[in-house]
Amino acid sequence: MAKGEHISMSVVRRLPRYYRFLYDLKENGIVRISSRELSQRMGLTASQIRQDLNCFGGFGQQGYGYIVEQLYAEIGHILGVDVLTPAILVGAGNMGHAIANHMDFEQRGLQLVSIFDNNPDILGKNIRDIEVLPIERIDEICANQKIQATILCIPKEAASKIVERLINLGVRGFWNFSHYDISYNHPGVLVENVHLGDSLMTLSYKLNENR
Amino acid sequence: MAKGEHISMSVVRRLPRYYRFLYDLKENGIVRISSRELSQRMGLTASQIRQDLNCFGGFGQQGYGYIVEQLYAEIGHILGVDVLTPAILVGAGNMGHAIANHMDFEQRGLQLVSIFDNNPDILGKNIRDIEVLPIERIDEICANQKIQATILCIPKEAASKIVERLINLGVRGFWNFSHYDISYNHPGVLVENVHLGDSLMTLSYKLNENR
DNA sequence: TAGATTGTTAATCGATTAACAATC
DNA sequence: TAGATTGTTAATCGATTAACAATC
Repeated sequence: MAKGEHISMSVVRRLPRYYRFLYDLKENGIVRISSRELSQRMGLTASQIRQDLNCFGGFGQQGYGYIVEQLYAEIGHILGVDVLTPAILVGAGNMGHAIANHMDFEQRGLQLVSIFDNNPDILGKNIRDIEVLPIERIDEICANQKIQATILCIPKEAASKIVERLINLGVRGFWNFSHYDISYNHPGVLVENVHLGDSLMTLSYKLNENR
Repeated sequence: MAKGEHISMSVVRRLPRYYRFLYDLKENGIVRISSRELSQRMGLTASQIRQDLNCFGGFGQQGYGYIVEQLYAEIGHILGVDVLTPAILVGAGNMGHAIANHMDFEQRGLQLVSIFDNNPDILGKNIRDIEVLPIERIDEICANQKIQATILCIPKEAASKIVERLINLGVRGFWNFSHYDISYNHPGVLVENVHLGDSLMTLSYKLNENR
């Protein structure tokens, strides 16, 4: 596929995995790698790796392979880790709290600016040096900080209204942990769904498959 | 595809979503639904729905459609929600703690039997009425409770050893939140990966795609 | 230069969509 | 019965793999 054409999601979803493997190689002091060796380490075909990378450009050198450090940087760039998108997290319950604490947003292209919740037990407390604010202050913060992305960790019922409000405030993308169907109800909005329940049931299927 | 043949993961991964939509329909008192109407609600083709379902059997009635309640039960059965697999959670840090608290395991085919961690701050405390035990007791519990699945929420470095130990103790499947590559290092073991970092970077890609 | 490995085109495979006969 | 909608086969589309010429 020539550079510049539409990139399929199948390809994009493999990029973070390449990125992880290249990071490890880099950490282990490995300077160059061929598509063949990378394919063996990752459990896929060399052909696929070359196809994937050539969607974005010719990063390799014929007869030599790819320079690990350079390819790592290129993929990071493609994924957009070097441009921080201002983001907020809405819903600091079990999940939201853990996500806020656990994820390294800055290394992955997002900057977590504010956290919102309405539960008085956590309101005003700090999570990772970010104060938990009441939801009513969302409009003010979104406007002032030019928020473009939201990590959504609220129950399904509450999601519809908040999503609409956020889109009107300029939010273009959601990391969606709720079970609300954003992409269906708001076509055009960028959504990355994390359906943990679905994932768990898929494991359940696999466990029961050959019984 | 005839019943009994191999089912592709593309199909399996759609099942939990069908299950969710059918649950909602059921809750809203809708008794019957055609593939066409379901396809419109879900944003896919009627053909695909019929193909997917017919991998497992003819659940519909020609000229009528599908009975919501019955189809819901069938898909639940296929996913294995009615057989609880005994499972443990290893690593009750940020993520592990939230997962243990947040997920409804019993509705999704797993029974969370024990939680393990080595951090003295949480050892002995209860999460959802389950006491957090030290990792050294893993062998004993796995053997006694016939543990078959593990929710893995530990750092990459610690994963290798624990996974090997658990496999030797009879664990067949992992819900893997760590960045350790189980399926590669232990072929044949059932793994469902939740790579939140990868997911977040995919959102980052989408946010930067058209810029 | 010769050997190695990429970038890229062609072939294959699998998944989705369309079409329609079967049947409730 | 006529109308509707499934189950299933055939056609299309897209993604993966194989092959090889280009080139470092």
